[in-house]
Amino acid sequence: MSKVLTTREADYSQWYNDLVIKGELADHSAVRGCMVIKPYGYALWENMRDQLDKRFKETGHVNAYFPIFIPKSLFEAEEKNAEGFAKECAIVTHYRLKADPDNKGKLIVDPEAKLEEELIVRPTSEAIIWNTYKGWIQSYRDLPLLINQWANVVRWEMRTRLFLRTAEFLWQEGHTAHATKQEAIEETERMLEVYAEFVENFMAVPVIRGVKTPNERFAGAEETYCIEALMQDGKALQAGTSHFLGQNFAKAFDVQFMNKENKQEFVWATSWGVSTRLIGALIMAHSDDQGLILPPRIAPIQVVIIPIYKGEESKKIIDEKAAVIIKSLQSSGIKVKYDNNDNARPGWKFAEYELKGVPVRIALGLRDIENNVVEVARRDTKEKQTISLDGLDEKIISLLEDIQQKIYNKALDFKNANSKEANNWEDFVKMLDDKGGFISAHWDGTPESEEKIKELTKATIRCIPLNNKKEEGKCILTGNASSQRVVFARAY
RNA sequence: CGGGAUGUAGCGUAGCCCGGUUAUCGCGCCUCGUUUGGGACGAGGAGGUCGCAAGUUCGAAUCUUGCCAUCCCGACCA
Repeated sequence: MSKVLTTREADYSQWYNDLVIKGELADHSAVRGCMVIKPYGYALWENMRDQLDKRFKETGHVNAYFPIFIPKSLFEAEEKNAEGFAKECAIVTHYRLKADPDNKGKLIVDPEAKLEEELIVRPTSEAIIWNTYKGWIQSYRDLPLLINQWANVVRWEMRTRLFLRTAEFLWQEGHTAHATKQEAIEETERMLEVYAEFVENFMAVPVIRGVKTPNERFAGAEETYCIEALMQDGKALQAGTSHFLGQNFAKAFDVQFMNKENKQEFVWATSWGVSTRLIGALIMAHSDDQGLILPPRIAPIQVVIIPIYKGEESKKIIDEKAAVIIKSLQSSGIKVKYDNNDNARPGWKFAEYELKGVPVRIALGLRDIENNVVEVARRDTKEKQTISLDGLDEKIISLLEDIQQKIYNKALDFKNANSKEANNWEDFVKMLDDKGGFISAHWDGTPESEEKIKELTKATIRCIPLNNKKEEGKCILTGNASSQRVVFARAY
């Protein structure tokens, strides 16, 4: 039998695409650069979304929804932001089609229906939201304003990739307004930590927390905080960002409030977001050649039960026994699926659920029922064991926990093994070409050398880690003095 | 958007260079039977705008042009 997936040595991209498509997460769509998220993939997204949403609410945020269309005049109000996104915007210019007089059955854009002002399909919502906030904020009593939106955005990227960079993607974007700079910075840092904890504890992907260099900053931000994850091919992936926007948007949209001293002040802003790109991170961080490996805490199906029977009669007995087990597992809060589809044989189902990354598989046959046991297999290590049905729920719960931990530890070991320090240019280049990974090196702090390094090696500064230790050294490129190391990597 | 490659049934493909009857094969799908502890077997069957459009030709999956999509390399990308 041939391998289900191509090996990553042969073609990492193909391996990744196979995981997405054969793992039933998403498909290419007929629309350029867009994807269709399939039910299984969407269920995964919903689980991630629910966990994040819960944390947003715990930190005082509420959800709202703003328009998908942004009038051009609003969009261009914050100059840097507009400039940064201008090259990748989809634009609505007309509002009507009409029958093509020269081509029966076809439609053309009605030239009569040209919009007075073009509408930009949001690539991000700062503009429309800050324009709205202007009407909501008058006094310090209206602050802080802590709002999140779950939405889709469109960025017309040159080159797209399932989940990682699609033309349209799903995300959440938090937009907050504060009375003081300090408070806004605290919010920015708080939300970065919310992301970091979610990605590490639920997605089992270890990250580096840091800030971007000015070059890599969000357009319109004073400071961009980020979490960076490492994929199995040694490339880095930006998994989430949290921006301190200063008063840039408040000034651009004239959002002022009256402080306690009866003085008008501009508010301080933050924005932060994570997207369906996280699913790409999940896939590339954990999966193997047999398919996806999903962490139990966010897996749409945590346990799949596969009956093994001969003939209708034994099927019935097993169905009944399974029903009891399922009810019990469900009452313990476990997401369980029973696949007694008669069309597929057990071996096929085993492979299928491995491809989909279901953490635990239980096989249940007549001989198990006789012995009051089940066969339990875990996806991460592929180990199988026969365990007693007595106290099954507790055993499964602790098994799921163990899988969650093991997956994380494995990814952490990988990240640690592939995080190195380079002290000269030769080593630096060699490390990048060899295994990639996070490379910690000195940089003189100038945009010029950052750019040059990127040009020469394709590596970018992923971040300056938070709480970075100060260390005297010499820039890897120029040899100029440097006060700290920064993290380089080739990235998606 | 530049360079390269690709597009044939749900998936993977042969055929294309050198145009010619009814488009090849495997998997999957449907029916019946035997099966069921790691992707079952037999027999029969269904399924195709050959990516789309135009052109050349008596005749186009095959040649030409344009467009669309996908992949790779660039450029681009908070």
